[in-house]
Amino acid sequence: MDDVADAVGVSRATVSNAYNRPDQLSAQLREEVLRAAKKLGYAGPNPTARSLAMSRTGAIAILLDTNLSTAFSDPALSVTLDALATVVDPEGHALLLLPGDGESGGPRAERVLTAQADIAVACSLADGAPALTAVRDRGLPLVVIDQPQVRGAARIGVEDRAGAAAAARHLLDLGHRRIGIFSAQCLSAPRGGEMNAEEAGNSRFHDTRERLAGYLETLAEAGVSTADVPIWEASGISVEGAIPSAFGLLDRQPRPTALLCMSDQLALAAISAARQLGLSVPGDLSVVGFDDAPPARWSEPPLTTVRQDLSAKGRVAGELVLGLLRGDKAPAPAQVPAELVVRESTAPA
Amino acid sequence: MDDVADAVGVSRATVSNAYNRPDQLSAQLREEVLRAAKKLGYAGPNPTARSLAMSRTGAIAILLDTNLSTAFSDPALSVTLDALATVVDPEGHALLLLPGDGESGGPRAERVLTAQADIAVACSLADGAPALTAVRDRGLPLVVIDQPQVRGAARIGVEDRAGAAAAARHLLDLGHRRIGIFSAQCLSAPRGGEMNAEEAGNSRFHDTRERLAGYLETLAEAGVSTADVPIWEASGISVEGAIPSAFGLLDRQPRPTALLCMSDQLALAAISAARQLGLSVPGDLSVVGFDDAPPARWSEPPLTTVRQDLSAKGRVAGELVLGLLRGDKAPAPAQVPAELVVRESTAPA
DNA sequence: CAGAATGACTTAAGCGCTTCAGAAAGTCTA
DNA sequence: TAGACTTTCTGAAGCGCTTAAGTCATTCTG
Repeated sequence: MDDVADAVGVSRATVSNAYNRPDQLSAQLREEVLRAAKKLGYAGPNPTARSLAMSRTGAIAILLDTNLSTAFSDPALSVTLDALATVVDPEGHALLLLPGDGESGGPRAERVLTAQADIAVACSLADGAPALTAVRDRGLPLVVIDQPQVRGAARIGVEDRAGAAAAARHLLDLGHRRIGIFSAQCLSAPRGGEMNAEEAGNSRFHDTRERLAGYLETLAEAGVSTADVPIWEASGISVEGAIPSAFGLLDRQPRPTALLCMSDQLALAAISAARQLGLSVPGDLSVVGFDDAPPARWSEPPLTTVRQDLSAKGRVAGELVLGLLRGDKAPAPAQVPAELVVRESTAPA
Repeated sequence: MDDVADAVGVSRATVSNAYNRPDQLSAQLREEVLRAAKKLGYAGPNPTARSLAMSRTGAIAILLDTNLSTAFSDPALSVTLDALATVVDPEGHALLLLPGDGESGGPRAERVLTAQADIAVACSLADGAPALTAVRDRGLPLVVIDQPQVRGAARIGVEDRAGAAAAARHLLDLGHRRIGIFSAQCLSAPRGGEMNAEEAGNSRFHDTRERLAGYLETLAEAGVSTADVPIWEASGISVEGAIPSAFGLLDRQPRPTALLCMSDQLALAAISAARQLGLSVPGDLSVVGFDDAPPARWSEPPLTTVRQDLSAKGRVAGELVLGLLRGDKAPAPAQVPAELVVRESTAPA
């Protein structure tokens, strides 16, 4: 920048203004500066130096609980992040991805401490993930998605419990009584096997706990004892990762006539497993998903699922980010509604 | 940092060393420094300042050609990026996502110029995307994936043409002669309709051109005239986005008996459309995909497709990144092999 | 026991920019 | 035409850190 300034015969401040405050110098001089910059191969202010001077990096740290391929294989997350990115992009913010370390339910604390970002967005991390402590230690503003409230952070979630309850009620209304629950990951190292209600209730993940509670409460009210409800933890979040545990759930005697799945991905895995066992869906087995991510609509059969407005969730998260960055106080925790969408993967018992 | 130094009664350099070079001070003093830091609420060196001083940001800019939700909906990209991230993570690099602007076939140049990153990785951007110019202007090292070679950049690609040829040959061997091509996006604004071979050959995207050439050459050698091969551009890269154009391809009279699809996503869209038209796959229609992304294995029916080792591609890209960052010269362009995997979506004509 | 080697810190020069308080010169206004 | 404004540009103080070179005791060597 000094070289450009010298070449034109002005001060460094003027070159800076040429880039950042065109109104601070004559259009003519600005042209001259830009021309000189081009000739000297100067591509504009160094982003890092500018960040230091302005104490603003232009990046939003996205804290994930898993590795990237697992995270991206969840269409629900993709849609949410896309909506978030779309909101913040016009303000010049990009997303810095911090994948989980595979153990702590979030990125390593050190990664968070050294990440160049103005704010953090936590996407369903495990309770007590060290990454969250690191965010607080740094004094970074925080938005949490699908997680318990964190002091000082803004929060957006989903009506997990009500949505799950609606799914369970739907199956009960169809006359099902032998109902299995296909649960998302509960522990740091998913076992991919059967668990009892207590274990599942102690899941490290907020939405897993909430959805489970919604299912079990509703079933219990209808007289279906929790003890009679098999609960299986998926061995993975992706469809292919979950298929093995879906078999486990379907191998039980007596076989469930219906499955409550904590995500559409799990529902698709269950359908795939059922098909391989020669079961028809919904003829022999009803399946309810959760999320209503895009694949739910064109799957075979189209999925009965609990719809959450993923785009809205992402947009709200984006607005919260912009708000906190502006210095606003975190508003009261918000929730997007969840409602049952009946398609073709469920039928009377 | 100065406050911590003062509190302990040492110089700022010593505090810095406590964090970065533990061997430069006694273990005891280091403890004392860290304790004082904790008491004062100092969470360690400011990442931006550190970056400026070290001229190293610890971030890798990932240049995408589309928005995030579209990008993530492509499992092939997810797998590749995950492999890349896994390689670079131990060295402390995170991924900074720069989504495309929806017009130029890449991120806006300005986003690239202001992004805080040490290196850029371009993922199948359109030819001549302004983002690439911006990378050069900034003098940022560059790795390109599935794109034409760029001077000074490292490149990793796939044997697109050979893979496509193998797919076409497979269909010919099965006796198919009425073969349609379901093409990925060719233009900045995908039209999602029929195109002639010349239009498609002028695609802005390298792998689209290569795959098309592989298909057409092979068909031509077998006496299937290019003029008789319908080519449809997908209206989107995701399954749901592509279904409408799949209908277009299947509505033609005479209907193709087989489809060459430039990605697994497109193949799945074609299968979904076929099913809705009452066609059985592979009974009435054979479908070949490209990529062999995870869903290809558990789709219904499992997909015959061209396998590329996506993880290997990502790993190689990661190694290239680390190499360039180390100051190595870009090695000669590399290609991962592509080979046909025959599953159950193809059958004799 | 002199001189070399080692260990433990400090000094100070950057890293490349932004921005606020002027200064200089030109333009109004009454 | 003097004083008040504008416009246009400059000076210099940061932003918060890293690191090469240097200082000063100590501990080794032979």
